[in-house]
Amino acid sequence: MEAENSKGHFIETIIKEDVENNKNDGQVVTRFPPEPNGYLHIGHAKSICLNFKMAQKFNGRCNLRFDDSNPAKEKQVYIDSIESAVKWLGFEYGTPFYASDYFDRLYEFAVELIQKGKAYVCSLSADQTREYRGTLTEPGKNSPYRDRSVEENQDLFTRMKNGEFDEGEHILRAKIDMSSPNMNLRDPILYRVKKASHPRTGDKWCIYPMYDFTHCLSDSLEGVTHSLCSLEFEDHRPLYDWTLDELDTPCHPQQIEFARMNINYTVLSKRKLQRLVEKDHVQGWDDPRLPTLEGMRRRGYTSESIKKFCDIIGVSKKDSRIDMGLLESCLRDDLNEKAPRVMAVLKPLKVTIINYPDDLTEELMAKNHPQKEEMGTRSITFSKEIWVEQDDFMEDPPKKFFRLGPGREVRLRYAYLVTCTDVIKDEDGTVIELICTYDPETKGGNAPDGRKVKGTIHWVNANDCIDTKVKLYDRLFKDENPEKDKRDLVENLNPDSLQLLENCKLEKCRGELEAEHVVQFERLGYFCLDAKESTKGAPVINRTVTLRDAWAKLAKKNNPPRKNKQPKRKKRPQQK
RNA sequence: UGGGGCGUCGUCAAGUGGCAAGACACAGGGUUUUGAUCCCUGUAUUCAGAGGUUCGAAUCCUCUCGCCCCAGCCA
Repeated sequence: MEAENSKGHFIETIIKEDVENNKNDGQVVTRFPPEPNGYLHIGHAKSICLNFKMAQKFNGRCNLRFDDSNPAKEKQVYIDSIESAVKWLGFEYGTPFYASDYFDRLYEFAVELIQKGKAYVCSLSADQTREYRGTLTEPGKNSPYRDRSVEENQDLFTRMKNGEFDEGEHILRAKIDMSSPNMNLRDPILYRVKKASHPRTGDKWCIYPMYDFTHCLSDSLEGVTHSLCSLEFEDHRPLYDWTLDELDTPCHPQQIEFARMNINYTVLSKRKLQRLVEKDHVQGWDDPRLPTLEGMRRRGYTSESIKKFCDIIGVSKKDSRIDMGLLESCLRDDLNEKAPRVMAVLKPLKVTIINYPDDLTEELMAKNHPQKEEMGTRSITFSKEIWVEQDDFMEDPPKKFFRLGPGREVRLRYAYLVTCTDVIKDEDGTVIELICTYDPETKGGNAPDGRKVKGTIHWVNANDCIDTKVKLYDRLFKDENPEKDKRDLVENLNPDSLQLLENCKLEKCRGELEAEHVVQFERLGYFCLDAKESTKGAPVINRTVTLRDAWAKLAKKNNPPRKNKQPKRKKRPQQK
């Protein structure tokens, strides 16, 4: 599946044309400009990949620049987290840039605007400013302070900088057009007084520039050629251009907008994610159910699979809601290649092989990857008592069930063919143990007489295994679009998004379990250690993603979740 | 009802006047000691709708409809 978008999306087309026409001397410079006010999620990964890949493709560079012009919301922890996420994705950015590094220059630009009569200090209150701005359908009114002299503006702005005024007393605004149909052009605010300590500049400043003023100038100062951002900034482009046109700047980058990513059954907005975290609906920003990069990493997502996903979904201006299945498909694709196979039983059912010698333990050879010889083999032990998966036994199996049932023979992977001869139940009628016989002639799993056995199931040696807890994850929300209507997000939460299994049995593996080292539990899925919850001797394992499961699909088709019709089975079959 | 954007398969997405790519999903089949992987095969007479221009339209023109964004001293 090496489906690199060879044709290229519309942004690539624009950049390519610019390079061919020798615009910007054929140079390409992009930037990824996060505000350090939260953690990155997969939506940011799309922007990161886009910006870095465009730079790579055209032999340019991409800056990581923190858009840190609002000290009220920004923190060093976010800066650290963002840096680590970008590195994890595998992109090189050298030393990060900060909008705050340009505060002095930005101040000079503001003065330049004042001198040219293009900016003024406005002393309306916040409420008044809003009233004067008008509405979507009515034009705004000029501020009574709009015609202050250059000298007065200069004096006031200097005093704003010197901390002589309180927050809200004065703001610096661009003088554009209060009747513009574009709200962004109705004398937008350039600077406000904010007596907050900044994570990087400390208390040096008590006025801070607004996004529209900061962003375009930062781009220009860095020699950015293509400033890629999301669709909601389309309306800001005229202001981006106005600012750069009015000021004497190094260059005039081209802003190009693309659609943000949405994925079904999850949310991709910092605000909403924050709410889930703060209200304890999930266990922190790195909860493996979250689409945050930290959460996904902890869950076992590889950076390669995320990059692949971003590559496959493309870039356009259309609102989209991408199927979570596509993300998972990219993950499985990558993990299938790299994950060593191992056996583990999640919901154990004891099996006693009645004709197997009591004290014998045999060593059997198992492949670490069925298609990749180079990944080698390992030795696993086998004895009279083993664990198998509860789901691999049915007392009254339906037609196409190839697994264990009374009188049925299956292959224990890499071991022997066994036949179920007895079923032991407790007083409630729950099956608690299976008695089987094995065929000693079938060591390794092949029958010398050529008889074919359709089913192969996994198992774990009962007296030589590791007890673990395993966390299974499902989609965070019940609804495909949790943001639909104004309904409360929380009502939409899937109560079964996390399932903790306490009594899992893992094959005693040679390699130690490690965070971010994903292995495949055969027939179950991909799993990795949850370093955050594991303690010495008490591992906790995350299920990264399940395997594709044709049987589950078939079973569901033949026995669809009951509507109103009453089911006529005595017991609920226990498949997933 | 001001302004800005967007409508191509269930979901993404190519396509820019000359036979509607590809991926995921789905359906069928083959291989298989993972019901995994892998491999075949099928799946849009039609591009939001209606008119028009043209030998020829998803592509050009007109109108209509639907969806998203904008009234933070957030980014």
